[in-house]
Amino acid sequence: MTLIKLISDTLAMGKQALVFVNTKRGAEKAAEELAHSIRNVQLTELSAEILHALSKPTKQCERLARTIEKGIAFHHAGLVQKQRELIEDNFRTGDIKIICATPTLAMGVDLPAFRSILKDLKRYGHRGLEYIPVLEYMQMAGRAGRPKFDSYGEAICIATSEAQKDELIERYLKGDPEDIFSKLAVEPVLRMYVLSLLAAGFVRTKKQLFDFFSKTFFAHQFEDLGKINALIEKILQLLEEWEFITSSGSQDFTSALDLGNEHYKTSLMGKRVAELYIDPLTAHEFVLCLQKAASMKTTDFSFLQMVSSSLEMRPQLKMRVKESEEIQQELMKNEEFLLAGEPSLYDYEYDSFLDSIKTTLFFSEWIDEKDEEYLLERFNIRPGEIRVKLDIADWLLYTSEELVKILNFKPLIKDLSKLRIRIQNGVKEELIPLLKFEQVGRVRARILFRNGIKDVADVKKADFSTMVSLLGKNVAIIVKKQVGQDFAKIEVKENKRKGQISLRDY
DNA sequence: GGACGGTGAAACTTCAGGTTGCCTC
DNA sequence: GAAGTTTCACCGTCC
Repeated sequence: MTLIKLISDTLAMGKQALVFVNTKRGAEKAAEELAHSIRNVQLTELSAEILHALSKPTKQCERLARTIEKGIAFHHAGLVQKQRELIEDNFRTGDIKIICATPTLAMGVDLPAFRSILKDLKRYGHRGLEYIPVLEYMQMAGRAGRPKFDSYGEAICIATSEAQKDELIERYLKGDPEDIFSKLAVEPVLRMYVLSLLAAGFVRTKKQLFDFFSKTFFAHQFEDLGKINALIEKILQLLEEWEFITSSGSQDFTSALDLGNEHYKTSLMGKRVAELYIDPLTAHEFVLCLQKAASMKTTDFSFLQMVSSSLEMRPQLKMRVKESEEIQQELMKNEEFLLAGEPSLYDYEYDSFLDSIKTTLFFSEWIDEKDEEYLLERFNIRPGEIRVKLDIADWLLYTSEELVKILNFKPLIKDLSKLRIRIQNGVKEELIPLLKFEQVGRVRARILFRNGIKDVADVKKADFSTMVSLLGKNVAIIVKKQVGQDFAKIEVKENKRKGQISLRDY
């Protein structure tokens, strides 16, 4: 109620506002409630554009389109890039008046508004609902006030009770922001930097490494160089064990002066890992998996599971309680094809392992041509999140291909590159030949295939009029041109043949 | 007497985001 | 911790 009043007041002033909430669902709900109270706004065109951002709208697209029509948007990581851009651009032009958002909006984009309304100052964390850091509060509150249009801005926190009101004032209005901590100490990051520095030839000895890190913000902050050096030492040992680097020179220390002076060299593999920019631990685990793969029967599931188990893929899709049985079943079905090891049932890692299986299943369904709506329903993953996961999988599969080349496991290269194309496009293997064509993705390739046009030769043979009925005139011309047939100048009427499935019907 | 349906209380679930990785000419 | 969802006991109605 308070929120609606605040918003209608903002609108009456002819101003815009951002509303920050703590969950995606919350953002959608708030936007819907607000949209419900709006009368005389009708952004039909924009709404349609938002709705058709994907080849087939999902429930999320429909919800968004409905609120957008009223000039109200919700904004979170579940939206695809195009929708986010449309919202941001149209907020800047002033067509969209209100955005209800998760912290996405405060982090990246520069979108100032007259009012910044902070509806939730608590968020689910390790210990239940926790107050968000003061720094984050400042990020969100700082969105208020547009330098070009307003001489000031208003940031408004909504308290849930009188008692909370005082708490908010003390904590946020009067409070100091937290200290900033270096993230370098996190092992994956340190692993990558140590290897990179060596691979780039920036440093060659342990001593130089110690030196380098002693000049970082991390060292400045902790002051305890001994601790940092011990960490670096441990990482060097691992990198050597994994055969990414080798050390040479004074191994048996004849004098204390030699300590830290042995030279490190990066192996071919180590150099590539550094270039690929993945965590050396992931690379090492991939190497083990790929070695295993070279000597067993593998399926798509195998490689997708390998990729889904990596740190890079985190957070994985979370297994819901009621899915437990189903996931376990799928696991049993595919057990013989697993590449990444299965932890013991009592290991605390086991939950994460099941999550990785769910993630693997999600990828499997994607390359089985399931659409976004299905994936949303089945896996509770939204379109925007799908894109992010696919992008990471693509990169990791590319990395695997490169590792396989160095390992010289030639037969695996083909499997991996096929899988990669399928991940990029979300298609079954049979459509791969058609994807070579510009302007042909999963949807058009499937239409062609269903009508008996299955590869380059078929496209060459196919009637132009058939192609037009399937793909539309413009796309048909572009596709035909790619097999050396120029229909651009020939005037052709679009005559849809009976019984054939056209793009529009799909 | 039993099938069915409606109701509400209790129990159970779920919960933000993301940078740049690479290259195929 | 709070909002949303599912489960379940309980009751009344109808056949």
